Amino acid sequence: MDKQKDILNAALKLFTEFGFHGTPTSKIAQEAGVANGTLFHYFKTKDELIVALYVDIKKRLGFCVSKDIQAEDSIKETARKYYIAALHWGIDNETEFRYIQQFLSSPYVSMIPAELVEQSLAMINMIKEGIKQKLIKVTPAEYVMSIISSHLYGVNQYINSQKLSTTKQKQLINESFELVWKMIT
Amino acid sequence: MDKQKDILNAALKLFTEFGFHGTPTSKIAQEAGVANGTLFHYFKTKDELIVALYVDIKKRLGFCVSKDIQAEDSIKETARKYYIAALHWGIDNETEFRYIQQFLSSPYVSMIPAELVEQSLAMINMIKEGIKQKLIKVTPAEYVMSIISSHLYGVNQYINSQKLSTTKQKQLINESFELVWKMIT
DNA sequence: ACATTTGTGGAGTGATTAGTCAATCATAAA
DNA sequence: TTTATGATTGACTAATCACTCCACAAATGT
Repeated sequence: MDKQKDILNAALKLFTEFGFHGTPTSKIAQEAGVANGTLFHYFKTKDELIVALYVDIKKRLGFCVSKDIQAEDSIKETARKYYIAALHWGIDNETEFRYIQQFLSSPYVSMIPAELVEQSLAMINMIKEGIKQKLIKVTPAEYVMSIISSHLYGVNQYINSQKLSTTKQKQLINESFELVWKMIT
Repeated sequence: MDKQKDILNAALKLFTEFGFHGTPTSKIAQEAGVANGTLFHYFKTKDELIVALYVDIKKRLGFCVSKDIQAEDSIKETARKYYIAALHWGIDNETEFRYIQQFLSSPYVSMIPAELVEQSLAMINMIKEGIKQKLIKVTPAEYVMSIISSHLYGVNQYINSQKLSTTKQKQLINESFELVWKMIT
C-alpha cells in the first residue's frame, strides 16, 4: 500500500528496460497503479525520482554488505565478507545492479548527494589498514578499490549472463575472491 | 568539411555531457554547424545516430588495438599488446570511452549490429589458445575475457579520475598488465 | 550543354511530455 | 460535528521534440 515504493519499483523496472529517455513519467505512474499527479507529489521532478531511486538501491546494498561485518574480523575476512555479500546481492538483485551501472554511466552521476559518498569510506579505510599492515602490496588504496569494484562488476556480469547452477555460482564466487586477493597481496 | 563526421563529433560531445535524453537532435545539428534536416539526411533516426556513433567508436578502437599485433608474437606478448593499446586508447579518448560505457549500459545495446560482435572473437580465441597451452589457469575463456575487460575498465577509470603524470601513467599501465596476467596464469 | 543524383537548409507539424492545478477523499484531532 | 491536513486524482497546458517536406545548390555523369 506504500505508493512511494510502488513508484520506485515501477521506475526501476521501466528505466532498466527502456532507459531514462524511453520511459515517460506517465508510464511509470501507470505501471505503479497511481495517478500522474501522485508521482509528482512524492518526487518533485523526474530527475529527482531518478536520483532517489539510485539512493534507495545504494542504501539497500550498503546495508546488505555491511551487516555481517564484525569488529574482530581480520582484514582478509572483512574483505571477503564485503566482496561475497556484494556479489550475492548483485545476483539476487539483477535489475537493481543493472540500474546502478546505468545510472553511474549517465550524466545523472553528478547529482549524487554528498551523504551517500561517505558509505564507501569504510571500505577504503579497510584497504588502507591492509596497506599499513603490509598485507596489501598494491597502492594507493583508491586504486585497489577501483580494481576490486570493477572485478566485482565483471564477475557479476559474467554470472548473470551465463545462467549457472547455484553450486557452480558458489564455487565461482569463492574462487573469484581468492583470485583478486592473490592479485593485490 | 565532412558533415557526417561533424555530426558524430557533436553527438559524442553532447550525449556524454547530457545523456541521450538530454540532447535533442536540434542541438546536435546546431553544435555540428549543420541544419536540422542535414542530420536526418545522414541518419534516418536519432536511434540510428546513437548506434552509428557506437559502431564508429568501436571500429576506431578495434583498429587501434589490433594494428601492432604480429603473428609470431607469443600469447603473453599478444595479450600485453591488446591490453596496453586499449588502455592508452582509453586515456587518449576519454569521451569516447565514456560513451562506450554509457551505451553499453543503456537499452540501446540490443541494437548492436551483428558485424561488430565478430571483432572480439580474436581476443577470445587468443585466450582459448592460452588455456589449451596450459598457460592460462582460469576457465572458461569467456570468464577470463570478462575479468580482463572489467579490469581494463577499472584501471582506465582510475587513471582518468586521478590526473596522473605521464610517467606515473606509463608505470601504472605496465604494472597493471602484470597484475592481471599473474592473476589468470 | 543538359540531366540526374546527391547534399543542404530551415521552416513547419503532429505527437508527446514533464509538470500544474483545482478538486476530491481519508483520517484524525479538536 | 467541525476543522485541518495531507494523500490522490486526472484533465489540462505550454513547451519540446523527432522527424518531414520541399526548395534550392552542388556535384557528377552523359
